[in-house]
Amino acid sequence: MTEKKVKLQSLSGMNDVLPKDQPFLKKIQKSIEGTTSYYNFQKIEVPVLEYAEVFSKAAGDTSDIVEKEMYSFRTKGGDLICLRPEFTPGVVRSYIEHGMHNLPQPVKVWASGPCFRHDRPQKGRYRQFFQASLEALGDKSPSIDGQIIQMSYDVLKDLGFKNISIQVNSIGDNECRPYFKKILVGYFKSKRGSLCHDCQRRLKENPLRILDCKEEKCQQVKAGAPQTVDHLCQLCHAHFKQVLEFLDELELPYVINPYLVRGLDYYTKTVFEISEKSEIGMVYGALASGGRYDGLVKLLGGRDTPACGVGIGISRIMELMMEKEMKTEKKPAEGPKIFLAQLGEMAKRKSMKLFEEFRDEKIPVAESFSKDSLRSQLSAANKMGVRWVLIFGQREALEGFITLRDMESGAQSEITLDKVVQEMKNKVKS
RNA sequence: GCGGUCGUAGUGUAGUGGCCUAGCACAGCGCUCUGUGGCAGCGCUAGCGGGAGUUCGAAUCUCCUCGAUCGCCCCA
Repeated sequence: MTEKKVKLQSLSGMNDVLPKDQPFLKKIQKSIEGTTSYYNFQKIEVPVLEYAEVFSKAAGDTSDIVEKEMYSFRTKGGDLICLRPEFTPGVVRSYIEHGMHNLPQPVKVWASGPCFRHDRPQKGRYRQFFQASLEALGDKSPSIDGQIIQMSYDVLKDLGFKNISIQVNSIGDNECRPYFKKILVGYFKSKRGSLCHDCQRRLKENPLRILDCKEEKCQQVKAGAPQTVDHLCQLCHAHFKQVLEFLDELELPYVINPYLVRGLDYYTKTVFEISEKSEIGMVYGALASGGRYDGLVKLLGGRDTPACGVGIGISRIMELMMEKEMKTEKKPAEGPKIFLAQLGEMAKRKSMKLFEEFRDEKIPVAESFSKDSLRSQLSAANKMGVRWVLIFGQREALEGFITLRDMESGAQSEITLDKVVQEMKNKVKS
């Protein structure tokens, strides 16, 4: 029989986060946890799976999103369900389902975990990726917009990013946006011939998107285009002005980007994107982006509830940190400083017991019980960068002591067995 | 979903139709050295992404497929 060797591989666009990369992930999570806890955002867990409707309703039928880019499939029972492509609609669903409008408003929550999009994978765009999402529901005040931008900025600053750029814009609401769209479409129609092929199509499907087309010829056309900020209704205008005043007060390095828009309809008023510029001024993809979604709660069947949030792209941040070789926790601080080496059956049994005694004292100790030769154990200890090796063999076991080897100097000494834990405790401290 | 480029042990690579039973380096494991690490020597493990085809002969050419990457669409 010939055995067919099937090579297993991960699904397209799905990555492992290997042990060596965990410190990055951990650092990012810690930063987010610290920030959210300081600002009193509470953790919420929402399911990875939801009815597809939760997301498709939110996204609307404006784009390819539903049919092309959601990870959706049918259950055995025939329900159309979907792996979450982002957190916001799930959080909103939860807010509605649990009657959180009865809680003191605003409800400030944050969630974190894997999300899924059925895109063609690209750098910084994978089918499974980690995101954190901060949401403030039931708050119409511009101060919350400012606070959320501040928090996003804080997280990135904590992580060591130095050239953070914040772009903000306001895209109005149901009052003024339809009106603005008309003006915009009117303008672009008059210049139709100068638009790229895609934008001629966008003119019908999603005219706001023409504003961030990268084509040279569209750039020129849009330079003369009407800007959202000039066509906001009174309320939106006042709101945006106040948001900017907060940002000024907070001394955040923001710029207004009149071309910044969102693809989905539920967004209202403030939108922002935060990215990191490289030394040569190149901008990496957005590391965090968000804005107001005053219409979403109602859209999903709840009361009319203003809300604002941000999605923080953990995977992207991680990738960039690794690319820039940014610092994580110092390595030596992580690993144990003591290695327990054993020789012979009896000593091995006893050293497993000793290992537990160290554990009781919460002193980290490395071991390699599966190796027998002292040589390979010392070699292992060396690779781990451990300073102290406790050698426990036949001789030691019989006479009730243990040999301590200082890997830096090579000096060895003997410690009686009942004093080992205490003595090592002192060594590790110093 | 569309287009370009790419795919050799864990990693980095050599190899451009027969000198390939696929070479090298690093890593891993082991031995020299059954109670002493870092050095050295020796050895072992492990690979042409997968499948079809062309050919006397394929890592090398063709097609399909899977994956990666870059760009487009879309972007929550």
